[in-house]
Amino acid sequence: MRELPKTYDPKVVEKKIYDMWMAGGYFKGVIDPEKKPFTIVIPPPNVTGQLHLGHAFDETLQDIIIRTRRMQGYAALWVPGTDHAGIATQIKVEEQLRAEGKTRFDLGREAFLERVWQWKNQYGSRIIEQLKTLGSSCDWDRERFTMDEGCSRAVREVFVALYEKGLIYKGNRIINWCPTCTTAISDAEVEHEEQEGGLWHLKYPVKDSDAFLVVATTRPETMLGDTGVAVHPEDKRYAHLVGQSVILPLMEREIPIIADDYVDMEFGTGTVKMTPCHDPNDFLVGQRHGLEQILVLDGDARINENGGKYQGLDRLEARKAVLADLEALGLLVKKETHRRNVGTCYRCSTTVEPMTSPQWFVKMEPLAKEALEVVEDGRIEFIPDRFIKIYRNWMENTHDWCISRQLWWGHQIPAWNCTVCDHITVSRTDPMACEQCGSDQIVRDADVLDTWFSSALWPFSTLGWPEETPDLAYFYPTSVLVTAYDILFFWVARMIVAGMEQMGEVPFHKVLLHGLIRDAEGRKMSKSLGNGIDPLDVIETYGADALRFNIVTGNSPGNDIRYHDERCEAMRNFANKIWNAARFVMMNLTITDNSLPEALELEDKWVLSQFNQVAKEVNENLGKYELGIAAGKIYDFIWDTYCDWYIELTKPRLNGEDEAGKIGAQRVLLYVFTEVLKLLHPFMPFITEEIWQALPVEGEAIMIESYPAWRADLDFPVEEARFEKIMAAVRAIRTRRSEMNVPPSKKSTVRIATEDPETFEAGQVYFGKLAYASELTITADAPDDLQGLVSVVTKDARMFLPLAELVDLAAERVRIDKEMAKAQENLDRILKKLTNENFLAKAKESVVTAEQEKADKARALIQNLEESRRQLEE
RNA sequence: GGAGGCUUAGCUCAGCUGGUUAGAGCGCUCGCCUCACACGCGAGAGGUCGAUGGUUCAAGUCCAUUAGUCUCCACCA
Repeated sequence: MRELPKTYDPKVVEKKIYDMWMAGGYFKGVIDPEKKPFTIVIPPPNVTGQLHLGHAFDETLQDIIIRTRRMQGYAALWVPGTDHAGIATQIKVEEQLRAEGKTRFDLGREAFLERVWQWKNQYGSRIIEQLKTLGSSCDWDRERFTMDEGCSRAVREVFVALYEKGLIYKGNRIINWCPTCTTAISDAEVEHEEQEGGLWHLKYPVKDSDAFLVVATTRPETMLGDTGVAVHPEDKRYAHLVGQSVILPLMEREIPIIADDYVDMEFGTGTVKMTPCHDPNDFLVGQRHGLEQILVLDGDARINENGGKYQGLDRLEARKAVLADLEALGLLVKKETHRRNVGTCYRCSTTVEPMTSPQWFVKMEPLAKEALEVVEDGRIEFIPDRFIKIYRNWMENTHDWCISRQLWWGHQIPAWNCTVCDHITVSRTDPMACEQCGSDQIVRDADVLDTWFSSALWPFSTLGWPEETPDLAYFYPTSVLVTAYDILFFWVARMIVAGMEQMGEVPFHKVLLHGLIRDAEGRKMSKSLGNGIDPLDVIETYGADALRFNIVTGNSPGNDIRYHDERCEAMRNFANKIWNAARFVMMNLTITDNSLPEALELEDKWVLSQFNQVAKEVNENLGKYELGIAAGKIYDFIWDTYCDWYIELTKPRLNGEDEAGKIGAQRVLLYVFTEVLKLLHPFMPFITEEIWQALPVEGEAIMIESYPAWRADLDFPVEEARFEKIMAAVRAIRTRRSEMNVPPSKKSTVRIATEDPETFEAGQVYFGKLAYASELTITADAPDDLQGLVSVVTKDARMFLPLAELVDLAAERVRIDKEMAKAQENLDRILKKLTNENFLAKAKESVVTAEQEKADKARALIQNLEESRRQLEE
């Protein structure tokens, strides 16, 4: 047994304990036909990433779950890994190159990719090492990367399979273009942001007429690509013009006036310029009316060769130039200020430009149907279930998913274009020739896939798919996916889609969606605000256990939490409390095992029974993923029940002369302590393991002990109730003394009058320690003469302390009257229920019985108070 | 425009399928260095659970309306 220092120091412990776990191989997921599997795959953090509180939240929840299941006897597997994070990583390396005065084009694709891999190998393990500081019990031997060989094979297989089924296609469609990242991004990757902008009214002259049509636009530069003007079919103002054309100013292009009910007659002038290449709605209208498509922007959002003299201008410069020219021509009617939502790139916040571009898409509609079904029918359960609605809403309105990215870092699309016949060959193995014309003049598509495409396969690609591996057979489908609600669409939805399509099975049975961590003011943590909190600093200051416990308590699924340092401090204090309980237990220990004694005292049965109840409830809460509630119950048990009461209760025995009593107290003390440490272990793995290692108990590590569960032989409801009587008496005496400002150093005799002397005699020894009694007398009746005595009353006892010199009788009367009034009020409320026939008829029997018991208790208290009041008057 | 969350003690939040006198942490007041712990111990003050209406024997908990607030989706140029 080791001597423990007075204060718990997580810094010296955590690293050591983690290494011990690793050396023990306890994190390893082992296929065991005798056991049920329990699998979690980690939401792979970006390789470019640094640990932030969001990760800490996510990992903590997963670690609590997986540690619990492991202890409950499941074959637990937590698969870790990282995500190649296409754009984010490529940007990092490009920044590095820029510092050297180079661009990726200077290097060329191959050399550039080599640089990225180099970068990945150098920094990619950083986030993994940081995850370990939290105590994450991942099976690190199974660590995966979305671009490793296996995952890449999975990606290719899925791409080809979907292509063969016609669910992936290439098309020239309107997409969101980020001019900074110079790539297409999906709808989900566009964030909308309300901005103040202009609404310009432009005059378009009607051909062969003096008339004009006035159109309104927020992006005047796009007029260079206008190929029509639309009005509403029922708009009488313009009906006569439909079929005619206008001359597009500046470009001097004749474009048709068309009628389409997309146009809102009420808005603006009721006429809309049509730019099919640069507006999604115009694109659709254009398709309906066969409008010409003219792309006027290039990849850097500069006007291209179709923009005439404006070629080369940036989109905003072009706007100025176009407006100036129109004004000079007298064609600019007015400018209004206008608030509108602008789409921005979620990676770099640049305003995205809608434009037509040849890209690859996944047809979502046929896939979304089944993916929605499995959530609707409960094959996949969302926790909390309100996210089903959000999910449904998205699934029912999903657009085709643009999956190609004009990047280099990522999974290159396995498609080859034939320069002879234009056929596209998509293949699982690199083709030598065009599958249609046989020409060897084929060029591989330069684009890579959206990072989320590979993430979508994560639950099965990490288990070995497309190979039929034993892991896949045993551990798939996974049990629960834990992630923040903000990637419900990006990731969760697409995993469900991919799982159903490829595996014909759900990728996970449950999805635990948690909130975001905000700062103390409720703001999102971000680099620009500078309000980010580094979990590594927190761990350094308070310890990983404190951080974990802070995150998990006082929070319910799906809700955001604000991070407060003070809460971490409170949890650090809790860790220290446990630490000192351990010190107490150990310094009193002469035994070397934690088996229970044969003879149990009243308070032993009380604490065992209390623990039993907590163990039961904690298991239930954990089963329902109510981690915060479970944590709270353990906290309360340890602090209140075990430390504040039970430890104090054992002191007389431990310091007494009776050898059997001493040993008995030690055994129960140690037993309950080790059990509750196990219960707590998933939440606070480090300190519980450190203490376990110091305790003289069997078992090489607490993390592989079995999780406590309810035991019929430790259920002592009768003794619990009896002991509560003693506790109530002790509390009453303390309160009374406190009210009278009696210092703890001033002891007094206590005489107890009770109808249940047996119980109080069993608890006799504790009044000295807990109620500052110098001597205790237990009788059936109250003393005849109350002269010089202060009375304290509970429903089960009246207690008399010779402290009368400290109070005056008048104040005493007032106090008792007040207590009596309160008790009477309480009784009245209960009786109101019990005399209500409807209540008696309709309420559950257990509820009625409980009310009756309450009434009895209230009556007993009042009776005792009355007795004291009467005696006071004598 | 559509959907959802939140509104409970001074602050930050729990409160599961409706049923004790609504809880915790921090803060506050009073008394304690009591032989595990002052990162502590004991005692206490503090809430008409946003508002209104309803269902029910019973509502912080369910339903409707409403206010404030946050978020997501859509995007009328």
